[in-house]
Amino acid sequence: MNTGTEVPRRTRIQQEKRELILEAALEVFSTHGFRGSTIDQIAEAAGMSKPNLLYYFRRKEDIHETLMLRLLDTWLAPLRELDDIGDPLTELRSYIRRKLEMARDFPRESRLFANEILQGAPRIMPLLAGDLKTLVDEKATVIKGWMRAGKIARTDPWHLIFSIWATTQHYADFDVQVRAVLGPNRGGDGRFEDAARFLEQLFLDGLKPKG
Amino acid sequence: MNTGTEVPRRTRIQQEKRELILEAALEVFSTHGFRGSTIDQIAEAAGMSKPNLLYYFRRKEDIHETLMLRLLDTWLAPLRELDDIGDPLTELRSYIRRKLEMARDFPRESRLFANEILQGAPRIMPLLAGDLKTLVDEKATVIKGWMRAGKIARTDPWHLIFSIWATTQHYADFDVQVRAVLGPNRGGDGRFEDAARFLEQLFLDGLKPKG
DNA sequence: CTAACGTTTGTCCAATCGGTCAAAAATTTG
DNA sequence: CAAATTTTTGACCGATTGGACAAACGTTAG
Repeated sequence: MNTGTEVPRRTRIQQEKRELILEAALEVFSTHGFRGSTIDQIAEAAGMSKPNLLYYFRRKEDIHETLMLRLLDTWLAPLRELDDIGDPLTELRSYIRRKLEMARDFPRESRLFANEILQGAPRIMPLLAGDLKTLVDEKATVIKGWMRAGKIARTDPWHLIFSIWATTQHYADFDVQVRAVLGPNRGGDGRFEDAARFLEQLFLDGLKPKG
Repeated sequence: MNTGTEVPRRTRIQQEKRELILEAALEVFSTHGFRGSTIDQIAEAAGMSKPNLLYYFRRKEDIHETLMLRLLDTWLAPLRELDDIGDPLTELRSYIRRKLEMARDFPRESRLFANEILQGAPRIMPLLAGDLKTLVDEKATVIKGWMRAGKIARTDPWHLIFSIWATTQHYADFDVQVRAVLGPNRGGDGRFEDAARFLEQLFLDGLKPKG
């Protein structure tokens, strides 16, 4: 009798080892890109031999694909939570904050995604033009409603979302540059709080002086 | 008698072929990353055999290094032009516009740079912590002056620069995603004008409704 | 012409790559 | 316990990689 789970039946060891491999692969892929990473590197990072790794994932690409699919789901969670119920400005502010927290807490996921997009998204293009576009269009409609209601300034909802993605993910993807420019003092752990303060002000008030 | 140029003396053919190779390498490196690109690919894109390419650049890394150094110079030109003479808001607005134009006209350069930073900037780290930091610190001082004079709102100058970099380069580095989300209609050539309009509004007024 | 020099290429090499395979080792099952 | 199954590994393979090299080709100067 089938337990209800679909196609691949897995033992406890398989579950654990697969997680171990995915964790190691995330580390390697996110810093060297897909082609820049080798199975040996991932195997060593996971503490096992290459053939052993290939026992759990038969091809290098399978690891990457599993990683990408799992990532996309959690990566878009903050946007999915953007809801029509609360105060628009508060909703947007907390969306920005949550995205920035993800850049701080999951920089490897951000870099893995950035690597894929940079190279033309050869493996997830259908998802971008499909699920992602649908989700963004849906949220753009919500934002448009806020604009019509006079709750936020009239502007382009799609580019607004892009700008939130760009500014927050920048602190994960370009982290080395951010830290190099800020220097040892301001580039420490406090940089994310500084960024949060700045982004809040930018998105709410812009740069025009008060009055 | 020496003509005045430094160490490597070069013939006309060498000049031309080297440019040809660099152009081809920019195309290849920017879409596949350093490790993801092969000398054969670059040679083919440049219309010559691999040994012939290696006659002009002895190592793959030499091509990449030449490309990076040349890039950084032109890449930071807009920021260097940010000057204390004009009206602050106008200066910032034209800086944003110029950076966005560079993302539109030189997306490969942007992606090449992004690739390098994403992987930890192993080849240009000293430049980031050196020349780049110096330049940004200098401009941050200028911006601080504007704030003290009440010309623009008080905020963090470094993160302001980061946000301009992030939002503008996003349209080069994440171009596939931008076009996929905007769809065939709005993702056409007009997307950069839409982005320019949006960014101007964002950086000047933010999202708060007027009044 | 020929010698000298710059350019181009076919061939080759060692290293690394993703992936296979059979056999050993460990674990689970009865 | 022993049999069956799952897990692990050493050895190996063909393909691709960055790069070396000498020979061929082209051009120019005397």
